Amino acid sequence: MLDLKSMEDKWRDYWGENNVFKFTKGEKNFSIDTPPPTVSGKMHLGHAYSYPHQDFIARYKRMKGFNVFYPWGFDDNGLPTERYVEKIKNVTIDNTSLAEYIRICREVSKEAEKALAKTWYSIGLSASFNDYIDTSSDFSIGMSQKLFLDLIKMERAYRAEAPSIRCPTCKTAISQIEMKDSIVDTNLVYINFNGIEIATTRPEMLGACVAIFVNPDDDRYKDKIGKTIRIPIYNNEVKIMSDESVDKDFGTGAEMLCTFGDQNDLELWRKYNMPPRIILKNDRINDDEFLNNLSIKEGRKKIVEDLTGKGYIIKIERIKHSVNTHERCGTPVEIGISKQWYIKDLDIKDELIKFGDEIQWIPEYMKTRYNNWVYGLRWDWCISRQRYFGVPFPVWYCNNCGGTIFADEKELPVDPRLDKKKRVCKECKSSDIEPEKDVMDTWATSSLSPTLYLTKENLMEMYPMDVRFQGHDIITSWAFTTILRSYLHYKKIPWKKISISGNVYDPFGQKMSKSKGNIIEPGDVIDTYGTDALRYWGSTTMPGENIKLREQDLIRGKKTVIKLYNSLNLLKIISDGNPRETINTVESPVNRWILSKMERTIRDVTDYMDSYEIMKARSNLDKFFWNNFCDNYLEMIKNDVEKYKKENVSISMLVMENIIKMYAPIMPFIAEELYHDINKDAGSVALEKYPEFSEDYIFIEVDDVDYIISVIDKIRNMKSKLKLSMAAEIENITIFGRENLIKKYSYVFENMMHIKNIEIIENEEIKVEKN
RNA sequence: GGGCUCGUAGUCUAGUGGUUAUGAUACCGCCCUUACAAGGCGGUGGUCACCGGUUCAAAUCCGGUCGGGCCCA
Repeated sequence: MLDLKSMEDKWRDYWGENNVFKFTKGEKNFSIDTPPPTVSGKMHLGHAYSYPHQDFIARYKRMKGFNVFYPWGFDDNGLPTERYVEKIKNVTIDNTSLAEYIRICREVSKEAEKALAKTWYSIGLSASFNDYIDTSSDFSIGMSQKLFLDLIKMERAYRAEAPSIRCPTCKTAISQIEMKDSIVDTNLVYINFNGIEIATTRPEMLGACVAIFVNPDDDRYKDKIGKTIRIPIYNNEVKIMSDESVDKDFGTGAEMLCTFGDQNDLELWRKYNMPPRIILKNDRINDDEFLNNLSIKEGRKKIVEDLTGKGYIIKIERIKHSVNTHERCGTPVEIGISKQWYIKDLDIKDELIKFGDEIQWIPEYMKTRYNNWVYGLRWDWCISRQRYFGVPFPVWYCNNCGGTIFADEKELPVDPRLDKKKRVCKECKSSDIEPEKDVMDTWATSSLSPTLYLTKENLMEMYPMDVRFQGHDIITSWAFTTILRSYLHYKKIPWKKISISGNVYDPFGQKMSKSKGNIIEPGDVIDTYGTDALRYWGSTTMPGENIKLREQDLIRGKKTVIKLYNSLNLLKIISDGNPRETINTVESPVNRWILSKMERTIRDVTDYMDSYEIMKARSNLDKFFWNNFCDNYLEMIKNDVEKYKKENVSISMLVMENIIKMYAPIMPFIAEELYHDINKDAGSVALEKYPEFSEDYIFIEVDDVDYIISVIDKIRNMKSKLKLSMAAEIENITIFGRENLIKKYSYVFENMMHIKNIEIIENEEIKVEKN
């Protein structure tokens, strides 16, 4: 009996101990830009679904003679790590020094990585786990800082005091990438503006109002455009202006432009070159008149009370409203003016689209999402974050002349916040120097993954990489930023292909989440069905498609593992100790048939693997193995071994071995087990040659034997209807069909179906009758 | 509101113009004296979401409607 657990453990150890997947650069190379998972989470079913996709290709390419560079990495910097560390170590930046805080973050990451690497290794990934990179290592920080300085030199990175998106909860600037829409219930407040009624969801911003906007086609307000009006309570005067972007049907059709209530405000503010009136500073409302150091919520309450008291409120309506929130914490974002670092990208949209076109997207339609994103960009990429654990900017500022001092490349990596070296301003020689306290956006480093992976192993001549695998949810972040950085630094695409995978849902199509309590752990799946079955399930979907956790696919996967094991068992019984030999001339029509079927399968499976259509490759292979090989071929030869004994033994084993090899990329554990069973002294099947299609084994008898199999199906059908065992003896039957063919091959099914006498009557349609 | 995507037996799924629509799973029936009952054989089960168009011919192409999912406003 096959013990899946110990079998899998054996080969996991074997691959590790023998360093089977070690990469050495050669003639034909293939490189994979692996997505580095974050250390703040566990491996969930989504990972267990999508990571094998890379591995199918990695293992396949290796067997096709490529030297496969399949690096591994962890993303351990940024806000997610801070959150994770604060939770499990009970530290915050307020009760810990910065140096200590960073030290703890690093320590926790290091520990988590070790455990995580084991989990990821356990699903059979053939990546370089011995030597992974992490995005907060000195190496990654140094590279990220160096490439940042390169952007400075090419005037692509700049620091500016400008409106930026800010999360009041996380107290940091964020980028457009990190925003997420959500629908919230909110009050729409109708205010009488001394002659014009406006509706707003942000009444607390009243003091920041710099204009009133209406739609130019709105007849209600046409005569008011250009006039000035007095703001309630504050009493300053603003102009009534018009713009097509104003929705006539929302509220009263008149809105106030505040600096800054939302992104539309910002756009109008920019378009009409308006002055700022800033009352939101450091996430508090402060207008120096009515609202003093209040939170946004408090400010909203207070101003509505004040307005009500003075009779300015017309009505308050409860509405559902879409707001931009920070994806990490769900807090509605604010727009404020502050000094941030940016990477300039709005001027190169066309180039980025062109780069997208040069990359092969799998599936093709995912490129549209990238294109939509690029066309929809409205902000340069803000890369500074007012956080602590991340890549520091290698930058200082001179308090005397206001100049900016950049680190020398030789001193990278450097953390200006902790750096003790005395520095002087290059311009004014002042030693009154202050470090930049911000760190970089996580994507500023992960966008460099091809560079990080390749540079670490001194392989930059392999740029661009062959393929990136990633989820569709991060096309606008990871894929986009990687293409952007690749364009800016190298003017080369980062990879030739990008393969996008979908999400995993529970068996009812619901997203798995803690709150729904429908999370299924990969470990549980592995315990019940085995790792090969888990991977098999991962191979049942087309590229890019979402997948539900389907027990039936796991069952089918496990059955396939056991069926493979048992079919080899039967071959051993059939061979009865006779050795495999090289067969030069194949005589048995049945053997000629299975070889022809095998060659066609090799051809189709190879084609599908080459185009990343794993599902089709696997289902072709399944059909060949289950239907052609087990149900028909083995049934035919097992009752009639002697006639072509030598041939039967050798050909059946040859076909079996090729089946094992073709399953090896998808179900590597059972493949390894069976391959070693056949070839005692062999190395890993993962390094063997993938079966090659050959015309020599395509014989003309294929159709003949296919015809005989349909005759066999009819006989089975008849036996089934007569409630007879397939092994039951039958004295006399009459077969209607093609007489010459049936006569020629009757020996094939006489023994198989246990029939004594056959009468054949020429007929178009196949029919079988028992006499 | 815009974009992308999906809608095929109870469930999941193949199928981009051509016999009777693929397969899995579930269910029912039959079959263990020699690989595998986690097996074999057979069977029940489908207005291919809906409406219209193109065509000799549509699950497939086109237009629209409805419903799900994702992304972006």
